[in-house]
Amino acid sequence: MELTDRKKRILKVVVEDYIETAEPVASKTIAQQMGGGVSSATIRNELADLVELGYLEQPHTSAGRIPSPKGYRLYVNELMERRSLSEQEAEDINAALRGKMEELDSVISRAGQVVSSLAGYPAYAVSSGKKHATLRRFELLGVSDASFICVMMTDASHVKSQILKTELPFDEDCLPQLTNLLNTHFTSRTITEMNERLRSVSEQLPAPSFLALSKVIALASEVLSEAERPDVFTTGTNRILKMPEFRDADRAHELMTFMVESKESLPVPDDGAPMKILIGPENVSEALRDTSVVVASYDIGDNMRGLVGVVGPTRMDYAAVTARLSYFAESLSNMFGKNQLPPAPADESTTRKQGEDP
Amino acid sequence: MELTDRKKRILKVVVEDYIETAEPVASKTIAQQMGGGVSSATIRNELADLVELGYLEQPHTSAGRIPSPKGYRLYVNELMERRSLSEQEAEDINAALRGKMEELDSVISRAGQVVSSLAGYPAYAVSSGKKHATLRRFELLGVSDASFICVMMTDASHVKSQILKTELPFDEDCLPQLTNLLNTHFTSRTITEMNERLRSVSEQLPAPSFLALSKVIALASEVLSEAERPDVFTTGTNRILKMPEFRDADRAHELMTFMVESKESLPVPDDGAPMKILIGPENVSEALRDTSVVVASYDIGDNMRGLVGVVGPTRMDYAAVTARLSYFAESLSNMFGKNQLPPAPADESTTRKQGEDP
DNA sequence: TTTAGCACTCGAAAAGAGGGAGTGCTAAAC
DNA sequence: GTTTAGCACTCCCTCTTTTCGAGTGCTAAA
Repeated sequence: MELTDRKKRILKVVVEDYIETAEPVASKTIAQQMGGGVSSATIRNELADLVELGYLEQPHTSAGRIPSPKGYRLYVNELMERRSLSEQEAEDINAALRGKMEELDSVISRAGQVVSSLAGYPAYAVSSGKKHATLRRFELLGVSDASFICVMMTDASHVKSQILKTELPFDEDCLPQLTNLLNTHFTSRTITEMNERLRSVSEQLPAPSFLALSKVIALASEVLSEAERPDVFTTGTNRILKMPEFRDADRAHELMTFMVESKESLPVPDDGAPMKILIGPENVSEALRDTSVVVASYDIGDNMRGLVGVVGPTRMDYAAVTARLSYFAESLSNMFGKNQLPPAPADESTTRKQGEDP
Repeated sequence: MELTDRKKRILKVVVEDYIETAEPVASKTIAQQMGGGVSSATIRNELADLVELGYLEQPHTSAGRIPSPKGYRLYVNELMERRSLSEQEAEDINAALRGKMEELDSVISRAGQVVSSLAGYPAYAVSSGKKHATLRRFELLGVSDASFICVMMTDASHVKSQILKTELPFDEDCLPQLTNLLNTHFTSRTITEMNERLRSVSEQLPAPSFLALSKVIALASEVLSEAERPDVFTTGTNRILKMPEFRDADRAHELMTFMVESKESLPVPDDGAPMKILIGPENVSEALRDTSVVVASYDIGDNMRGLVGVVGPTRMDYAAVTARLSYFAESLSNMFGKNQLPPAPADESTTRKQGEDP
């Protein structure tokens, strides 16, 4: 059954007032907010209906109403006014993005920080991890006769280099040879394939070269598994303590520990969707049952996606958070996905379409 | 004035009991703990003296006694029994150290994590930062005609590599030339010196080469300033909420925010000292006035030192924390300072001397 | 269908009432 | 002189009671 227009307007007022005050909303307050057209008694009748229908809840008989998860859902889907960012907000985001942003890891963790301070809630950031990462290029550079720098580039254009030491000193011309061998026979291979090849060449190489080679392959498999494993960063968990619903140390501790330690089970948006909102019990993780999560994904090039999410109380300011988050994700996508150039401090239009939800 | 032996024994009991229970300690409890030789009334007389002398405090008349900062100080300096680690504890530390530990950053942040879980308190870890870092070696590797990998090694044997793109395509043989130029004229130089040299060669190079070169120098100055800036990682801040003295959300928030945001002002040990203990008001930072900090430094080779510290309530278990922390710092020093080899899973002696204090 | 009126509910905060752990002091014992 | 038993006293904690008021639900009139 569709709600009447007036019921929706009342629901909207309740949600927005509760978002602001974190206190149950009284019928009188609603009547005022709605501009005096109706009396509080009328509102009370409507409120009773809304409770009946499951959109609102009443902490106890003589208290005002608070939105239920179902109420928030309706609000987010239909009632919420999709906000545009103020120039100030957009400028803040751009400023935050102008910082140094070359290294993938630092991009991702910074994204979390930015979003957290943008939203005023704790946030997390995930790099989706490349599916079947392989190496595109090797380079070995001698440092001494028993150590060398190994540089590798993954097919996600991620470069990793490290000094390797070996127990058996090697010849001077051994490294170019090895580099060549690596680039012809070990590129575009999975870890197992690389290990097979390593075994198959073991006979044909002098011991020092073979030792060096196996060190390289060991590092390679580490680099690849690292590239495949998504990284998760959490930030702003201290903000949890500023939410009235988490003034209780035990609850705060539970949520905080969950965010820091059980990073894997933080929500991600559905494939293809740019944004997802999960309200209270819609979260699968027990620890998030009393919170809402807004998560957006962005393009970081090379077919990879990054992810930033905000964790807040169910009464979080959805309009503001979604607006900022989607603008942020969009800016990041522009920065990384389309052109690979560093951030052009775009001073263009500050209004944007907002993200979606199921 | 020196305390009598009995006063010291009483003080020791008070401190240790309070560390354990976080409750004011009663004269009766003390009498029991001391083995029945004296009555509680005698203890009460002694307690009154100790309060007078400033070693103990009384939250209110008719409450037990708690140690004052001065009391803790005496305890730490004279009374505390320097603990040896149990085999289990030493084994736990070794196990934690066996993990992957090649990259400096990951060593440092892991050190913080390990220490935090070792102590049960939040912890921080700092890399001291090299004083006047310079670059020891450059290498440029072509990827396409407008992008190349730049590898550089600092004099702290830290390798950094990144893909650079340039707007002007360059010749094939340009990169080896540039590499050569860099290695002959730009190594062992400060940032300003490098920039001077850059200007002085600007005339003699074709535009594409010069553009590429300036990108390299720009990256170099970033790498160097990064190497000079100490990194600070904080972990385990969620443990703050488990301390009874920080059940109050506001206080917990204050401390947590301080640890996460004002990293610079976290205490460091005096030059040369392996360890430092700061009790309550001995901390300069206001936010740490009600906490104690135990901080140890360790050798990470190349004349650099790392730092790990633990932040806990003033009644923290100093004996346990200092024992673990100093064992940990010593193990790390062995691992990195003396030999540069990766962790040999040492199954040797599990007892060690403990660290020092002013 | 809306509204005014009013009794009723319930929680939060304030006030009150023991209870008890622990002290400080005094006077006796060692 | 030091130690100890004895005892009154203090002050916090917990539990209960009271009060207060915001807010509701219901009824009857507009």
